[in-house]
Amino acid sequence: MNQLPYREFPNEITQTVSILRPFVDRVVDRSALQTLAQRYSELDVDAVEACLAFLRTTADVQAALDTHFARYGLSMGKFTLLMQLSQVDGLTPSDCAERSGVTRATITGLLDGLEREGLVERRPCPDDRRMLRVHLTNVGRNLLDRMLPDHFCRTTGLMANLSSNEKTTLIKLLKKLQAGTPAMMQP
Amino acid sequence: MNQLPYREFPNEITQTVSILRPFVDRVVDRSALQTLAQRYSELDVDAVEACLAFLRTTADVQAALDTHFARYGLSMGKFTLLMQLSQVDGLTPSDCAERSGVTRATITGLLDGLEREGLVERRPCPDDRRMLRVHLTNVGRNLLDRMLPDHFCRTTGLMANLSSNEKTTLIKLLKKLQAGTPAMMQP
DNA sequence: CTATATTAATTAGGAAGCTAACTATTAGGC
DNA sequence: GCCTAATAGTTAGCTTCCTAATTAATATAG
Repeated sequence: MNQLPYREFPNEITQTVSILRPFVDRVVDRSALQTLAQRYSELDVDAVEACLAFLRTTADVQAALDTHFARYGLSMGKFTLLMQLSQVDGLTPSDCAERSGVTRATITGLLDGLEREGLVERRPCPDDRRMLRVHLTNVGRNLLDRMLPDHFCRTTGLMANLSSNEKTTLIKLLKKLQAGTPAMMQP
Repeated sequence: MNQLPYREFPNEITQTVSILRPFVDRVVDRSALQTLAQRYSELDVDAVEACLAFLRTTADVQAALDTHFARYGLSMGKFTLLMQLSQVDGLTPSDCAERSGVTRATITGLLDGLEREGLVERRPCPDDRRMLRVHLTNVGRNLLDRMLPDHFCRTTGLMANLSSNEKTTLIKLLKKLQAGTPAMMQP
């Protein structure tokens, strides 16, 4: 058994929060799927293949973004927070949670990290003492200024293999995929 | 500010490992993006929009899968492991790691959980005492048998809004997106 | 105007990832 | 044949997410 590339980027803080690579291309190839389909009449080979292709892309893009952000000592969550604050200064932690789609508990943790690193500041809110206002520090603002050109270049690069029409089509198809998620969640 | 649906599924073990919802549709609408684009010439609005659409779909599909698997007391990682073992009995933890695309340390943790729940068994390997062989128990096999019909139905449901041609197109476009990940990672 | 509701933030505890370091065991070189 | 390399699995410690419970402050109802 050959050596695995467990550390693709030695001596870098990659912190790749990779989602489990779906087992397509690894365990379940198309023929294995067809064998399974014989046992389970519910299995639609094309649907499963498309799903696995999506999950695999998801994992790869996540990993790529994680290594990108790690270069600047950030995670995607922290970056999102910094971007929010650069757009609207003085958001409350609850605002941040709502806009990010994560819980307030998670925001507490991310802000702890950002504050420890000096990128962000929590200030008391005089009119309602339950609340806080979160502000970018100059260090935080400078970090964004420094990284955004690279960030946007890389985003363009990520999409560079798709033509303008293809990007539009991709968005359309992703919306259709999104519309299927209730079927996965429903009781 | 209105009450947030922090618990969309009360009294259920949802354990939704949702990726941070990208801030599109929340903070940065198209006009905000265009404003940013004036400051950063590197920003390609279409590329960023496509990227955010993808990330948002990613988050929603992940959340849907997590709630689906949680119904059976599983995570996606644990399910993947069970499926691997149902295809090839007696894999070593290293095999599992390689096939899943996660580290061996992660596999140790997942196997601990699966073994605690009685779904899986670690047995010593006589010819090489460094290794272990992992086997499904009957409980594990039964769980899979019980859940797979539902699982495949829901997978079909997830993809139900895409025609056969659209699924093919989606896979093609996802491959092109995947081909862009090196641009995000490169030094 | 006090008792109860709600809201904001945090804390505690857990899961699933990661890296790095450690322990056994096996394999290979001289 | 021993000494060193490599390999397999685990452990320790970190991050980011979650839910549930706690604390403090405000709002509301009677």
